[in-house]
Amino acid sequence: MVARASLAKRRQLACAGCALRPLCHAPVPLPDAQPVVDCRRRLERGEVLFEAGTPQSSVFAVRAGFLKLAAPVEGSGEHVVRFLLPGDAAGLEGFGARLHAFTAVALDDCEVCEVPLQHVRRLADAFPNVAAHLRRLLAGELAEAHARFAGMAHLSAPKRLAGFLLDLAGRWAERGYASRAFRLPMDRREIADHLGITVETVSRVLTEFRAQGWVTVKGREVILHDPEALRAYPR
Amino acid sequence: MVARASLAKRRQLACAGCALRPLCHAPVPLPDAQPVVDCRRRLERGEVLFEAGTPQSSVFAVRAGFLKLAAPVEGSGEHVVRFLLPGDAAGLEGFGARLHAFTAVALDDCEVCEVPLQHVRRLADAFPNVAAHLRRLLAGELAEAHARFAGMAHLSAPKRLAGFLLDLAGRWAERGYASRAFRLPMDRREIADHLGITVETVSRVLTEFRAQGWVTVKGREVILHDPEALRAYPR
DNA sequence: CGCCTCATTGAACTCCGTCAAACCGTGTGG
DNA sequence: CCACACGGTTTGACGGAGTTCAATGAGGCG
Repeated sequence: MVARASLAKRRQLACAGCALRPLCHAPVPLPDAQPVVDCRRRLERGEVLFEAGTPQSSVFAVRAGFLKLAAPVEGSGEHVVRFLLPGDAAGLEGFGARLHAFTAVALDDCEVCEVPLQHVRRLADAFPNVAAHLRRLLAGELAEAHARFAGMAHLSAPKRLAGFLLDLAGRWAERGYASRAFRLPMDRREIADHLGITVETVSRVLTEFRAQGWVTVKGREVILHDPEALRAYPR
Repeated sequence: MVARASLAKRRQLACAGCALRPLCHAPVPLPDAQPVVDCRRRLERGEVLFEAGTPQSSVFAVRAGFLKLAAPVEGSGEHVVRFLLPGDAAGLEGFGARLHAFTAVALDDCEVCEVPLQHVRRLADAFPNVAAHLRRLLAGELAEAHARFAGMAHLSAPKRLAGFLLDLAGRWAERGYASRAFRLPMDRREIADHLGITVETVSRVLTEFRAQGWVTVKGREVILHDPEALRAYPR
């Protein structure tokens, strides 16, 4: 009972802050009276939502759970482009080549809203504010991508990891959750592939942070005792 | 005389392949009969077109010359996000926060077309294909940013530099110029800040490539003798 | 010619990747 | 219930690619 209520509340929160909200709340229904969103698509842990290189048929918004957006890297491994939290949109990058540029994989059981591409197109054509919203979303992702890129290229491993934890805490806070203590949805390898370092380095740096008393990390549970120290990490 | 003809031709080429072409060639003029583009804005070497953090008032397309798009990095230095060649668009990333995310600086004397933001907005609202084109541009840049990001994180310095030279050659070829011999519009520091390495490493790797007989590099003049060898560089 | 910036080269150091082993939590089967 | 196996995590030792510091060389411009 408690779990159900909690899940409903989490969804409500997700919709309130959803990146695709303007699409769901278009002033006028679509011509053929179809619902904008085919909701309730559920994914199990490890399930692939869409794969890099395949034709894009929809865009998505995360209602509950977490996903990773990853690009395959020649040779071995992958590059984790970004982690998707509830309210985040995915699949917008496919507007360009009409092919998905990344692969989206569920990190745990989750639920996503699916908006077929022709609906997006029709909504954008009919409502300028929807089109403008999509531009804003894309531009925001672009600016963020380059900001992360800039950091990656010039910052040390501890600084990257500190930034990662703070970023996650911030996104958590945006969604109305405790930003000092949370559970990591991803494993060490995925963190490493996101930051461009190795699992061993992730582990070593975390123990260093722990030794400084800045964080408590046990498995995937994280508590940030001193975010300022992390922010102030030199170099 | 020869110079003038050459300049005119270069502009024609730039317009033919311009990323903002659909805006200039809207089927119907704007209501108030204003020209879409305030062209002929000229920049001297080192001049700033727009600065990160300032409000965005226009988007731009490069007609002639070269610019760099850079993000300031906390501490020291900057991260060069991308180099702009004739035909490239700039300033689209400001759609998000309505602030420029990067700084654009002319690398040499150049000429850009300026499209005021309200014109962009009106064109996008009036013509769905213009809106769709803007989405495609943004999505393309986003996919490219992440692709570069993925490469950066996992590749060695020589591989990065090899990729950089090949990328530049390719973009040169796209514009109808010789792709085997060209002049670098940027200095070593800017290359280094683009690739996330130091100037010294850039220099060392270039001498290594030279020693292998793969390239001739003298100052900013570059000749690629063996692009395949660069492409095949291990790791 | 001299000054300044940019590019190159050299030598010492360091951070991080690689390889390898130990550790831990969880699930499985006896 | 314990033993065992297995994946993910942690820790250690070592080496190498690239940074840092410092000095020299090469153009460009007054």
